[in-house]
Amino acid sequence: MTEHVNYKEVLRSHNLKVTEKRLSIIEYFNDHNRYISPKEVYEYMNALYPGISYDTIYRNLYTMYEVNILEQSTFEGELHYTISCSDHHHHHFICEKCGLIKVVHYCPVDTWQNELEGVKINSHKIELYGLCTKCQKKIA
Amino acid sequence: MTEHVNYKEVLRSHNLKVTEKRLSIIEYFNDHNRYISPKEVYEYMNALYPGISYDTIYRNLYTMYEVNILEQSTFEGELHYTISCSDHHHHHFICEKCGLIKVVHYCPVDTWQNELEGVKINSHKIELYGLCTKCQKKIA
DNA sequence: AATTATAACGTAACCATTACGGTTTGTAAA
DNA sequence: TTTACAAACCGTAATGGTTACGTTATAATT
Repeated sequence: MTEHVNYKEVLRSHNLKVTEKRLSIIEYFNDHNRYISPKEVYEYMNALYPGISYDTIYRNLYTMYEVNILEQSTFEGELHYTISCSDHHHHHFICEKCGLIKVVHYCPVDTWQNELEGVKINSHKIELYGLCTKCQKKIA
Repeated sequence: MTEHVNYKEVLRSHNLKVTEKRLSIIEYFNDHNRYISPKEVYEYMNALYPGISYDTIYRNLYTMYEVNILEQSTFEGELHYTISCSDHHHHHFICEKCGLIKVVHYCPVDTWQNELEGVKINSHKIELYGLCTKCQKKIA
């Protein structure tokens, strides 16, 4: 879905340096279509670059969120990130069992704007939770 | 909107004791139609009952969330609570300036369920952010 | 009034996140 | 290719929201 994004160009275009570590983080997210915690990213990166600082992880995750390489979500009080597919407005279904993400396109923000006469909606947050096809079968 | 809820009965029906402190917390939420942080609740309560423990605040907020007296939401990594109006399915518009809450009733979860063939949606989280009528005027 | 289970207190621990001074490294210009 | 500099990174500690726990107090029940 996002294979053709030139992340090096995206970084450069925001005056961010292209570092091995950043590319490793991006690669990790690209291989995992789900929301991932900073801790899990740290563990992966610390295996590749022993002694890497938490600061590096947190800073890079946030930086890449700012330039739209990653998407951010809060789950049980913790920040989680996933690779961004930002060419169109969308929301996420998240499997509660395996974390798999599916994109949904329908978005009724206009309907809500009509319902809320007078106020001005600037942004919104929508997330759907449940079980993906595979995880439903596992339980049965 | 929630004036006629008998909170004492709700507490008793869940084998929770009716304490002055709990009633004070409920009263505070009833007077403020917006999401409030534990810290702000603590400051209010510490003025009424000097020396009150943070533990008491956090435990009571969560307990009252469990029995549906309060609703919970995460804002910038922090938990916030508001009084619950739980007699019907709804979502919230939240004013980014003053925190005012407005309820919206439209919810297209069926549409999303149709879009996501195979998966099973169990729950969802929807929040709208923007400016209420008053706050729009203040800026102009 | 006595009993018992729940609530609250005081305090410290926990854990995700952020901050900071010193060092290294990517990048672009000389 | 070397140099210069801003950015990135490291090591470590601080911050701040939240939770835990043993003891004491209090609401509800008998």
